[in-house]
Amino acid sequence: MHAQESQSNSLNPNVPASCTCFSLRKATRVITQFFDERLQSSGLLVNQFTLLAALSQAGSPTMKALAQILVMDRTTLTRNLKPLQRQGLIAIEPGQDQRERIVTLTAAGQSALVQAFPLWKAAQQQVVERLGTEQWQMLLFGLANTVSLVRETVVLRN
Amino acid sequence: MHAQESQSNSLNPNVPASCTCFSLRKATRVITQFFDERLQSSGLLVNQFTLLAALSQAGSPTMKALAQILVMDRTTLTRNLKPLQRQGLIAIEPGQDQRERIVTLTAAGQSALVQAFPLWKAAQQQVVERLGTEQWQMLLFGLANTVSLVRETVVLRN
DNA sequence: GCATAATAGATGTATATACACTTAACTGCG
DNA sequence: CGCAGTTAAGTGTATATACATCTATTATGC
Repeated sequence: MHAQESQSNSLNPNVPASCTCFSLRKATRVITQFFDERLQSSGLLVNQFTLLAALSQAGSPTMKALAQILVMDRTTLTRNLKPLQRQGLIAIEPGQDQRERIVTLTAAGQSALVQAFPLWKAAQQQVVERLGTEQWQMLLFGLANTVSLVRETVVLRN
Repeated sequence: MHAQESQSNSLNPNVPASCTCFSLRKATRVITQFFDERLQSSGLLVNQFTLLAALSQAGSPTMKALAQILVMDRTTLTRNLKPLQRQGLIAIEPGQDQRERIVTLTAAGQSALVQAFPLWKAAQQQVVERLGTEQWQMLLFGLANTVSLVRETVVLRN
């Protein structure tokens, strides 16, 4: 028998341990639960909070522009905006070009955003502190690089 | 007017740019699309591929044990296994303890896994190469740390 | 001006995610 | 034994994600 210590009875290498995608999905599950819990009293989920924050910065973008800002599929954005629209936190109206839809933060949306902000900030600070500023910066850098490189490599629809 | 260059008309800091959760969700969206595209000819989505790979390593775990391995909510796992069960790639049977369900990879599942593996490996290698081994390792380290720290900090159900 | 192409967005469908709640089965204690 | 409490898993519901396709509107070429 040759030396084959690392040859398990299954696949080599260990997929769940080394897969970049699985690691990302797992971390996203955990951290989303964390932020959602911290934002609970605001009535917003973290994804919804981020949408409102992005809108606050972007002004009144079209669906397409907002999707590009968020690096999110147009159809995903349509569905993600539904709960916010239902709650009256955003408004969606036709633009000059009648094909376009202009998304705007309502007064209620602005208010919800302001209310949720300190909750988000506290959660964010806790994550940064626990990771350490340096490791946190490396993580964000790695994530941003991953997004850039993959987007250069393949043709995504958005 | 005082100097307030960094005071935009919206929130400070820039939430979408700095939010750990948003960065993770965004990177996960992009990389999931990348892996799904590369695995397309196998008929498996990357999440499904990872489930099969985890099963291959774990043997015949209960739902609960598998959920813990994957750091995935039990109910999410139940739903995620449905398509694989429908395709005959896994089997779910009651255990000794009739409350438990034992999940096993079928011959078809093993075959699908073996077929998809080189596709996964090529995609994974491309990501590692593009990021550079060192930065990739830092990323995976940061992700693993994030999972650990958040799980220590809050009580998640799984 | 009109037919065709291109573009913006919505909808159908399927998977992924998780909380609240329910159901079924086991454990322990009297 | 028998019941209370615990545990494993499934279901109801809602959000998140994205591909394929459809609809409506604008742009283009003749």
